[in-house]
Amino acid sequence: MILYGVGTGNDGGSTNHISDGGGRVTLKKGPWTAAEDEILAAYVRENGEGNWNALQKHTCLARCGKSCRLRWANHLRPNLKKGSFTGDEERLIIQLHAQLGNKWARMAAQLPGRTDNEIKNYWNTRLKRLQRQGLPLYPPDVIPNHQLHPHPQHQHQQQNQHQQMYFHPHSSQPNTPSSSPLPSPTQLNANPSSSFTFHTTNASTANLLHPLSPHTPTTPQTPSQLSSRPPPQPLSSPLSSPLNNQYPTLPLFNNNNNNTNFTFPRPPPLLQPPSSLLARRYNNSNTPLNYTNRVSTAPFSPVSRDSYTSFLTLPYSSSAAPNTQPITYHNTNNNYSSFSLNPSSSSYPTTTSFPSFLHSHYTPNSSSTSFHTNPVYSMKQDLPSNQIPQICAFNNVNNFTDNKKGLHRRSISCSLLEDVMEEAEALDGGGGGRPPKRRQLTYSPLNNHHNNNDNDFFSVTFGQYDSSENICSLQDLKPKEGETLEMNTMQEDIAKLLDWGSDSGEISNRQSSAVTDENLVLDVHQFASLFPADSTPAANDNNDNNNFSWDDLD
DNA sequence: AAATCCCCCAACCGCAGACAT
DNA sequence: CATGTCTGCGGTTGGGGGATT
Repeated sequence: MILYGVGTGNDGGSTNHISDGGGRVTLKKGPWTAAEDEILAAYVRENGEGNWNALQKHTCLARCGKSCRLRWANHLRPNLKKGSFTGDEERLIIQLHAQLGNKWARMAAQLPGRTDNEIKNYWNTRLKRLQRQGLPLYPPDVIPNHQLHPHPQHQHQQQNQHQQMYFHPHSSQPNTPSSSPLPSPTQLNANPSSSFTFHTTNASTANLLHPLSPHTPTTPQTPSQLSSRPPPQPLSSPLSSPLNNQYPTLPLFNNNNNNTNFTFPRPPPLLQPPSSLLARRYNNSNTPLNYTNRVSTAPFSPVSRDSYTSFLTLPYSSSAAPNTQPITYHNTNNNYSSFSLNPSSSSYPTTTSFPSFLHSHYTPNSSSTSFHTNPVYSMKQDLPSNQIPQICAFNNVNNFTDNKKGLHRRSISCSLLEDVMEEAEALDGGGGGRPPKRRQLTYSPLNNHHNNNDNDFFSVTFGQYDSSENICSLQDLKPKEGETLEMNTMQEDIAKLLDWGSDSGEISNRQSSAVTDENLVLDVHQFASLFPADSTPAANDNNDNNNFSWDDLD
């Protein structure tokens, strides 16, 4: 028997079923307690995601379905990362925002372990800061999609949009790409020929830098190909540890004095697709319908390959910047190409002109060739991004911290278990609001493969109540097998982002349904391989003052 | 040391789409 | 086809805590 609700607890008013005296249940609001988390996690792990309203009915959790879903998605689901965004995550967010606008969920789909809420919060904070400081919303090498694909009907807005490209302290709104896919052209892209695109003559390097590049012979051209082919073999495996030295990095910014470097540590390997990608519906008999792609079908502006390679593009011509400080091109001893730039100031100008140091000057001559033995410096030394999911750490009963700011709960503690058990015991003695009858719910094996110790969690947490008459038993629930997972958001997004798909840009659900977990991981690694990992930890350690990030431009 | 500012984060709300009836 | 329900998404708010004045 598994308990899903333990009734009124002693968590300071955060009880579960709260009666308003009239027999109705008053749903609780506000912060979640550990006991509530336990109930929710146990229920979801047993029954799978979805059917959130039924959760409220079948447990004694006095939370609305929306609240449960949010709590699960943002805090309890496995493989969630906690802590600050890493440098490459920040970079990817910026890039994705440039392409997608405020499509937090879509962005989150491409940031494994991150939630839309996290990304949204990050962006809004960043937005506010940049707005306050009058700094540009996007780094110079990131061109918003709406500027890459100017819409003819909006040509007249060009100047206005251009002026909004940079924040002004007294302006009303920044030029945040709206949810609308309609592009808003600006002067920034008025002269595409001025763009400087990264090139390399080394085939191996090209593959490594851009394994999905259309210039790469083995480049898959369709999402199905993306999912069916192994990625081009990089010089070293993208799965290699960031700590080893097998996967050299690509410093995107690297000045001659080695005092400002801008690189992106590669994210940890994706072990599992975000559960947010799983969508299920239940029919009347509570058997899951086919996994439904609920991904927005809103128009998605195709992203050109050029925009994709804008990671490696400095779109500012030297001719446009009379006072340009040269950005030099380096060929490293690792056959990785890098740019060097010399920040002319610690902040962006508030005018519509481009920062002088952003204007590139391609100097491929040998005089500017330099060799970097430790070219990697992370933007930000943050908490480990690959953290133990809370659910997976439930057995670690000694590693509990309060769920307060800065003290993310890593696991469930003895005290929590005691709390739950005490509540259960109290309810056992005083009776509880056990639902008289529960419908058969479904069991999702997909939610049970996160950790081999999951069963231990249940046994530890609830096992001793098996024989009790306690509430919210789901012992009569039968697992349902053969569920298939249709998970395509990330593939589609990446494919669209890379514009490798068909000319029409359409990716049918049927195509996407062929995508497998493994392929998903593969694609993410391909994508991640664009941001080679820091191969030299010592570089980070020794260059704390040299880290470069947009945040540092404050 | 107190007040203020700012950042971060969690959570809520309203809306819209998908789906079931 | 209309209506209701469920779910997901994006916008917003409010509190806690650190940093700054």
